[in-house]
Amino acid sequence: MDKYIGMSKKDNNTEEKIIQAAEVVFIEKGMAGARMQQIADVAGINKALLHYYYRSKEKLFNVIFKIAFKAFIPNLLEVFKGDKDFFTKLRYFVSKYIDVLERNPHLPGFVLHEISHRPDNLMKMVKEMNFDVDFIQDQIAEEIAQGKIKAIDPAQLLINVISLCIFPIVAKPMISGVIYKGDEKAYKKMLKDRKTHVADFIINSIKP
Amino acid sequence: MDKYIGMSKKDNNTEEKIIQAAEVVFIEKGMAGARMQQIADVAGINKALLHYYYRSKEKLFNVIFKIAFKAFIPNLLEVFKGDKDFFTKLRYFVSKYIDVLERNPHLPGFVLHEISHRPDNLMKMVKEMNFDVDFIQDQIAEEIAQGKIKAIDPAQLLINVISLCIFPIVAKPMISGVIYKGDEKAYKKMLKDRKTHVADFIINSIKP
DNA sequence: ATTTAGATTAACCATATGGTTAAACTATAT
DNA sequence: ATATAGTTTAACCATATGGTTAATCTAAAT
Repeated sequence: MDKYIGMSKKDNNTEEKIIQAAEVVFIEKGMAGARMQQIADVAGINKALLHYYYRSKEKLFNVIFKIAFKAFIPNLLEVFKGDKDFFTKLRYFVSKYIDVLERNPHLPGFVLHEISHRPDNLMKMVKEMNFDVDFIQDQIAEEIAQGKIKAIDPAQLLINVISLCIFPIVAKPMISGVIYKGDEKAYKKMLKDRKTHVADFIINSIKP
Repeated sequence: MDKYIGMSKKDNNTEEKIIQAAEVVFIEKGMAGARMQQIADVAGINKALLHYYYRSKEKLFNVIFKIAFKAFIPNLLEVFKGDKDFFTKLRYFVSKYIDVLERNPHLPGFVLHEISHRPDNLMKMVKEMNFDVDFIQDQIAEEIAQGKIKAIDPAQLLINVISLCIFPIVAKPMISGVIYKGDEKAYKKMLKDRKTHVADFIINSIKP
């Protein structure tokens, strides 16, 4: 096991442990509901050590938020830059994105909740990571121009796609409780089916 | 101005003021982020008076949550019990529901966040108010049987409808920021258009 | 072996926060 | 006028919470 200079003591991945613990706690409880003590407990360290690495709760939160936000708008969108058929890319995206969210069910709720709570602060952060979804809208416009899909506002279509992917995850307890009367299995099956259903539903709507 | 027996002092609608203040604060900040002091301030009363009417933060929260939840799943769903054409009812529902949410933009985020934070406690509460969306799914199944709409899992269709209505509200800062680059006007226009767009999009997808 | 510099902890600190209490207030009934 | 019963408040209280400090520990460098 090689060590770097200036590295000491038994545990050389404390930062990593803190990040992982903070991810779990923040994403589940949100900024307001999270407790530094609990993060320390989950990380298996002293509370003061949190402040040694990340000076304040807010600083630590910002680190976690960035990580969460990147996972929330994944590289997956890049598939639309490929030269495959648009419907094929759509099917791929929907399936993979629901897959990602299914494995991080608290992620979208966390990001949406926090971003709507401190829009200014967080939108600034978002802008720093400069995301771009314009190229997708351009591509939709191009598809329409070529008569490959019906006329539709590209922004609306984009919003529809992400709504149909994300909402069923954000509203899991709601859907699971009200529609499926608490039957978790039924909810899970619905999500699985959804990986193809959503793309079918969209394509049905926009094919010429 | 008539008074009831056992009613006293200048202000006879303190409870009302508390509820309104609590609604504003809880729905904007969530249970964890809300402060009893702020609720008292917004209501223009002493903090102790909150505890006089509602013994604890949790009790007060439960009252507000019920109100919020009822507004979140509005009577609007009743329109599907009418004998109008299914597509007509769908158009009406989508338009009116987006309208309601537009005027209470923090409502869906609040309900979803809290319900996913304490699923057991809150689902119990939800069950007490026993909601029923089965009749809508039955109706969808019936429409399919009559060949009036394409074959589709009724639950999936129902989830699609509410996803397309609610998500754009929950994700307002997200959409406004990332898709519309902070242009509030553009976001508002999108929402307005959406009142017809969503129904069109759905009907396009499911018409035979 | 000693020094050094970063890592870790126990013990604190100041403040925020939910909640309580006892006194004061107000309108109504007598 | 006085009593009564609900209403309202200022002053507290106990605890939780984010954050700090000073001492201790550890591994590497000398």
